[in-house]
Amino acid sequence: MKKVIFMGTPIFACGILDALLVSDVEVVCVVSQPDKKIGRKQIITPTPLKAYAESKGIKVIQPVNIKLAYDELKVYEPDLIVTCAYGQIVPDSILELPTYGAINVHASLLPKLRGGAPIHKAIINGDTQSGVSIMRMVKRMDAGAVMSVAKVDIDPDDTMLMLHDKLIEAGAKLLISSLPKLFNGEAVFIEQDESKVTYAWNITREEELVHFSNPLGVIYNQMRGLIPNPISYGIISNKKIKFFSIHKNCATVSEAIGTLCYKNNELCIACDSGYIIIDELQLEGKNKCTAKEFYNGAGKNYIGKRFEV
RNA sequence: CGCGGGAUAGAGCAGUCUGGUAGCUCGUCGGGCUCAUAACCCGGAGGCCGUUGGUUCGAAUCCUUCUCCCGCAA
Repeated sequence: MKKVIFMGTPIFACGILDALLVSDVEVVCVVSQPDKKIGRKQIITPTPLKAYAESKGIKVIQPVNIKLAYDELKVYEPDLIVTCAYGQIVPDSILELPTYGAINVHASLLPKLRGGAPIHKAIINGDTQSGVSIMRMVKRMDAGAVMSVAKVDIDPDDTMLMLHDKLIEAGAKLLISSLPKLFNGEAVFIEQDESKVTYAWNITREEELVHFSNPLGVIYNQMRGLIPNPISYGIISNKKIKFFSIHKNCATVSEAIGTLCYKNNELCIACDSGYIIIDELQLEGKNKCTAKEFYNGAGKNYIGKRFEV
C-alpha cells in the first residue's frame, strides 16, 4: 500500500481524509495547524481535522512552521502528500520528499478562485457553477498544474454550507478516482491559464456587513454565501443584527431601502427590488432566535426603523 | 482582571433609574364562532424574577458574592 501524508485543517479536510481512508492507501500521518485559542474564553481547541484524525487512530503532528517538520516527515518515507486547506505554505524540500510528489484538493474550478475562501466567494459572486480541482502543489498558492476536475452546480438558494457539503462529496469522489491514475502514470497535468486567474481571499469583517443600498440579488448572494460562517450582519439603531437564515421575495417595494418591516407574519427588510425575509437572526448581546421570537420580544421596537445602508 | 450587553411563565421580552398586587406578544389547555382555518372572540393553567449575603416595615427593583449566556476585540 502506498503511504500517504495528509495535511489539512478545517471540516472540509475531514471529508477528503475520509476518501483516503476508504481508498487503497495507508495514511501514515496527518499534519494540521497547531491548536488555537478560540472564542471569548480563549479555550484551546483542536482543529477539526486533528480531532477527526485522532478519532480514527491516526498520528497527528502540528508544527508551528511546516518548514521545521522536514525530518519528522521524512521518517515516514511517504509515497504521496495530499493537502486540503492546510493553511501553511509547504516548502519545496517537503513537496519533493514523496515518490509521487504532492497534490492539493482545492474547492474551486482553477484557475478561478485561488485562495482561502473559494466556497464563500463562489456564492457571493453569484456563480452558478463551481467544483473541485486536484493539482500539483507548487510554491505559489493554488497555482500548480491541474490533473482532474469535478464540476458542481450551485443552486440559486444554496448557502455556503450546502455548497461546502456538495464539494466535499465531489472532492472525495474525485480524489478516489484520481489516485490510481497518479500511481500508474496515466495522470495528465495541465498548466493553469494564468490570464484567467481570480482570487478568493479570506472574508474580511467589512465583507460581512450588508449594505442594503446594493441590489437585492447582491445582498442575497452575500448573505447566503456567509451562512453558517462567518455570518453577515446589518446595523440598526446602533445595534448589530446577524442574519442566520434568510430567503428573498422579489416584489415592488414601498418602504424606504433598509426598512425593517413585518408583513404576512414575516420579518423582512426592504431592498431595491424586493424583500430579504429573515427566518433566524441574532441581536447583539442576545441569543440566536427565530424571526417570530424576535418579533414577540425585543424586535417590535425595531419595526419601521432602517438599517444603515 | 481587554471593552460592552444580558439572566423575569415553555419561547421571546417589558418592568429596575424613582422599592409597594408579576405584566406584554406568542405557545399551551378549555370553551365559543365558522363550510373551514395557522384566522377571530372568551376563559384557564403555568414564576424562588440566575446564585450568595446585606439594606429596608417591605426588594425583580438598591448594595454585595458567585455562576452561566451573548456581541466586540484578539
